[in-house]
Amino acid sequence: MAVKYSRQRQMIYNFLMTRKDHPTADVVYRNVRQEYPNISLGTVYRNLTLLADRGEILRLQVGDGVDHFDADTSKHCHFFCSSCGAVTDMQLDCLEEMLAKAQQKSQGRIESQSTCFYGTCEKCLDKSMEK
Amino acid sequence: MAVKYSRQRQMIYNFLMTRKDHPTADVVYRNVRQEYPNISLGTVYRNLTLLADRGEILRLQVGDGVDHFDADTSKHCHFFCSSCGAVTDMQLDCLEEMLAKAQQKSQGRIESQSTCFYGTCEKCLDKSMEK
DNA sequence: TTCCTTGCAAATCGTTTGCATAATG
DNA sequence: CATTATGCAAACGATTTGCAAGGAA
Repeated sequence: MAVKYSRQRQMIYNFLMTRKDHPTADVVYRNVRQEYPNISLGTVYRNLTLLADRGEILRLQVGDGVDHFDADTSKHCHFFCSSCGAVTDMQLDCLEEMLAKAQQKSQGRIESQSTCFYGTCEKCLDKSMEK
Repeated sequence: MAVKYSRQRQMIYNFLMTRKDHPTADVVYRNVRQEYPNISLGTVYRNLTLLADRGEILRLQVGDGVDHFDADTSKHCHFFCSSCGAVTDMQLDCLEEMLAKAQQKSQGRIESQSTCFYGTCEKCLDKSMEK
């Protein structure tokens, strides 16, 4: 199935590029709608899925029950704050090595990897100190 | 809230201990029901959530839209076969080290980590060879 | 007796989908 | 013109929840 241009998809992708906080479909929807009020949530979902399937963006599941999307497709990990729900990037230099080790141990073919750390972010730690 | 014994919870936990394939809530339900026909799906969900919250089991999200549960709470990774949907364990010796590195880079407090590899498992590779 | 747990069914909520119409190539 | 994309609303499916009744401490 060939892909045709659509302004909606372009805006969704552009929006995602401006954000480093891994927005959910709903957040994308709400933001794009400010510039393009007629866009529907279904279209947002369809395009996020299309972009993710083509590898142009990443779909993340961090355990809060909602999918998050990331325009940064380079190898990196994520951190999820169980207190405020924020999802942040985390660069670790051992990912390639890890993938190699995993591939050695496995009889199958490993194509990708996803790592997420869980805990409490700096902001939330500070807040709990104040009390 | 204190936890009281329940036969249902015990059976759910016992069942999970016998399995290494990371069953979903529905699989747990169907299996436990064979020995205890009156158990309801709601009870299964409630208990899986309770056990996971108390750290007695692990709740995994591998990206297939369904939660999987694991009675093995030791540090290990998972592999998800995008072809057949199987979830298998994977031991990697660099997890501790990775957590330490991540903790160094982070201003927050990291409590846990979850890593999943994606690809095609041995069985599915073989099957696609046959053709 | 007190409080936790259950079964049941209805509700929730993120996501997907069918359809008629609009836009792209 | 053929095909892909859209908006809308309805459908879906996994999970959660309210409630009255049952069971554990």
